[in-house]
Amino acid sequence: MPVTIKDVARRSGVSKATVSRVLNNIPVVREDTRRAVLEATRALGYTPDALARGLTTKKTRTVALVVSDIRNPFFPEVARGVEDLLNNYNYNVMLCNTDGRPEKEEAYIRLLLEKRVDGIIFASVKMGASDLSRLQKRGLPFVLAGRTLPGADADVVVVDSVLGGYQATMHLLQLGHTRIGYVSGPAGVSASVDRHRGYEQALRHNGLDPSPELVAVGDFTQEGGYAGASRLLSLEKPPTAIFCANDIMAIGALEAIYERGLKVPEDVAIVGFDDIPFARLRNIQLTTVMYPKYDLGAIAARMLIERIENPAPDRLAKQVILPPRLIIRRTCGFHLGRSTPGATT
Amino acid sequence: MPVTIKDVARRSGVSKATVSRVLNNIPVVREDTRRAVLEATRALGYTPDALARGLTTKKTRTVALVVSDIRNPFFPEVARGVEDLLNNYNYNVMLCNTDGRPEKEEAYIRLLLEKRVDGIIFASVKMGASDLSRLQKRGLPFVLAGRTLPGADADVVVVDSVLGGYQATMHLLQLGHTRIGYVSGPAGVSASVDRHRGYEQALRHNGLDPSPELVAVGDFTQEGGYAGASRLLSLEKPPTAIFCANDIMAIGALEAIYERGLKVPEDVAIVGFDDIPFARLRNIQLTTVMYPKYDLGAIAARMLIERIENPAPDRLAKQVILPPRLIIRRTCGFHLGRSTPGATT
DNA sequence: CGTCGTTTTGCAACCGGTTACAGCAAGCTA
DNA sequence: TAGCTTGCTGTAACCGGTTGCAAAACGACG
Repeated sequence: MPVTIKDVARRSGVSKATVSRVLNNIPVVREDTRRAVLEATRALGYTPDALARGLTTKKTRTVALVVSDIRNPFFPEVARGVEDLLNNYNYNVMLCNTDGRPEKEEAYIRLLLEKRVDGIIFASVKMGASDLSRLQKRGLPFVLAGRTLPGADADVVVVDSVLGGYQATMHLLQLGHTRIGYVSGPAGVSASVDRHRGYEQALRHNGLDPSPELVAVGDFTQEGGYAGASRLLSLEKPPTAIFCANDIMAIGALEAIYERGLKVPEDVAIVGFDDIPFARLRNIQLTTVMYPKYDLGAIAARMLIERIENPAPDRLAKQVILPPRLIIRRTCGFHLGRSTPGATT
Repeated sequence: MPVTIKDVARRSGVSKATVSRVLNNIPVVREDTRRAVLEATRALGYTPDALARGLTTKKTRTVALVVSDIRNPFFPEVARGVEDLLNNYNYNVMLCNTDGRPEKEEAYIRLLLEKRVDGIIFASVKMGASDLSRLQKRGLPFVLAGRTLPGADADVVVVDSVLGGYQATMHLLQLGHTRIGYVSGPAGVSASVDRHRGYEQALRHNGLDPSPELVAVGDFTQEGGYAGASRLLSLEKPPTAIFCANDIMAIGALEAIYERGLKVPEDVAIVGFDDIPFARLRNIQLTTVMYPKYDLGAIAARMLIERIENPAPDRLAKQVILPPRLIIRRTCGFHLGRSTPGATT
């Protein structure tokens, strides 16, 4: 029923091989043969079978994008960046949600291996470096986007989270805050610890001592932000500003603050990280550190394609570090133009 | 280099056929042979090649999800619903962003045809019914999710937008509003015209005459919502409430309202549609009609699988209509407990 | 112990392309 | 005109699985 290359060959009076050559633009075919084949192709409505092709060429022109949950507003932007770039090179994206659960990651990897994807972009990984190195053994190219993995020597693209954390904290310091809290992400995750590091650096550069009681560990979720901020706010001497390791937690933090009848930024200032779409809503106006998510995806995709199409196995891992950019909106209080922050009452 | 079924066969001293049978759980294999094969499989770290398999079975266990733009907060939820369900059946999702551009849709369809996906879920379509029927000719199953297409007899799952529009408008009427505006989506899109219809029905049921000057045509974007609301607000006699055909436009409308120094809901009430994550943010609290997006995706996926695995070509198109549900938050003013809405001053 | 019905297993074709290699025709050179 | 290129095309093997069919192995029965 479906029309195959053989049908095209028959109709145009040539062999399968020639049809194949025409369709792949191998420039040895005589012009009139080429035309005849093309004509037959059109007449028959022939669609080549990528499976069959892939079977011999070992290429599927498909790559997987692994995220924890596409509903996390960080990821759609990344995904779009990935897809747009991939499209330019005629690749496709397979979307994989893992919820950050290692067993789901495992399952997906196995599946992707079976489907013979050409490569994988990990926009989130929970697995250890050792699991990833199994991929390398297999010769399956991959790149890490938005997260590094200690010990894995793989292509990576991230923003400079240390710098971002530094900028955010510095900004708050310049507004006069001296008690600044930090709501972190899960322990061990590079994005979180790096931002923490930047936070501490900024404090130190201003002669302040980072105090452990001012950092609450969160988990990158809204609830985590809420809980973390709550803890900080119920301190004997609560912070006058809070830097959250990502915007979603900042949203949760806002909630915690409002719930206590406090005002943002008058009573407590907030800075987030990522600049997800929420952040710029008129009713939110979250000051945050912008993470170039679309670019992250696009760059990761480009690096992956580079790896795929130029598989020098000994090529060094490439690291791309994107610059973060502080976006000043209203939750930091900058627009109030004061330099002494409000301790309540 | 890569280990194939032949290697497994050799190592376990049986034929390729037997290995294949073991791996596919065809229960004719003697128990000890089975074990031997399994053992060899593990020892060799064999991963079957889905391409090769698909070549003969005609199944890829991959389906495509076509959306206009995954960054539109409506779609990630849908995508997640799709993927979760698909995973249960061991299918994968290929993500396709088309920006609602017909030529991109075309290009993708061609590609998906080549890649031999088992089916397609259109969460947005711009193409006409005729293009889709070409797919049917080809025997490629698909389902429409969240949008119907007049003239296409295809499986469809949508919410009852007429009812949703009715509920939203009715709610505003019950709060005492009599001048209610409507900001529509693009002309011709079922979701938009159906909601409009519900809006008009509600008005009529309350003895009100729908007035054309109270409907502004938008395009489902924030800017469109802004523009539409702006137009309505600058009417000689502006509405005291506005129903927006989706939440994103409602966000835009809020902007327009604030910009004029007006208050929501005191001066003008707003109701949206979809209940995207934005809507429930503490600082927004948009009253809206909830669209069960996750379910939409999951149901669409289930229908598609049904089609795929049971390809009775004469089976009637199935229509699933999900019930909308009004979610009352604050932008409608319900919490104010008044029954006479505020015309300004 | 031969026969026969059941399992089990292997053979070989096939899925639909790609590609190394060989063959043939025409054009050039000597 | 013989001998070489050069240009174009066909043959056939191969990619790595699945599957219809036939053969082998097995156990039971008479």
